[in-house]
Amino acid sequence: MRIATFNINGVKARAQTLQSWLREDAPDVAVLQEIKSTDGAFPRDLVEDEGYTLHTHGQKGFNGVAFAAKIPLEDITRGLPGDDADEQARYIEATAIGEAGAVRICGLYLPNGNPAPGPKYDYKLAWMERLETRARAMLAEETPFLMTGDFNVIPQDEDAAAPAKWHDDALARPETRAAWRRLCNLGLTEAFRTRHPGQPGHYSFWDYQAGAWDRNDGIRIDHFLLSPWVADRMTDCTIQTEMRGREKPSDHVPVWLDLDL
DNA sequence: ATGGTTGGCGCCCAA
Repeated sequence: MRIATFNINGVKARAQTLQSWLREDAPDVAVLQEIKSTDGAFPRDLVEDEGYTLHTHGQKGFNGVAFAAKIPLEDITRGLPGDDADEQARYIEATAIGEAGAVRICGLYLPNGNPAPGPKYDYKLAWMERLETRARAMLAEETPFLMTGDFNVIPQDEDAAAPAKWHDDALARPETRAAWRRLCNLGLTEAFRTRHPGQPGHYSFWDYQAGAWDRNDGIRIDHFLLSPWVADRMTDCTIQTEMRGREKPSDHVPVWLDLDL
């Protein structure tokens, strides 16, 4: 089973990119963030014409997450538990059925949190606590699962080309990294860093501004966290860097997880 | 310290 996470930064602006990517790279499940579209306004044809089934959790203008899958997905749920007043569309879950078993896939667009400190940062930290609570629940019931998406977290300095300029940013502040470590320390495996230990220079996001891509001034913020059963079945995790150099790119690139499943 | 760019919306916000 090949799963890819991709923050597309607007489905209307990325329609052709998304369709040709599905056709050529053909993930079994594509986990999408920042569709920036309501469910009704999503151009479904571009996904369905490639043989994919689409499940969206959309919102007008901002946020929005989705699955596009060519294998069966069951029991889709929308929204992160823990705050009934939260109206932001940032979380979706589904169970993917593989040949050797099922895995619960949690697709997420974690809040950016800037400016920090402030109410947006408080929302980010509260959201991370809710995510930890959700992970604890699935571990307790021994549901094999993975969490993937745009975490808006730079886990360590080696995950940024210029780490110092991020130290006061919501993506790398000490409280953010502490919340990230609490999540990992439940017993989850961070797929990319486990497959590529100690290797700097691997990023998944480059700002549109100030020629960040041309200078390779990137950060690694799109991740996979795996429960133990899923981690045992990982065969690879890679970043599709070349996508950032194409015409009209997203500011993020896809990250791929290969499972023997 | 500032400004640089993109997307979606609607005369500015989020990233």
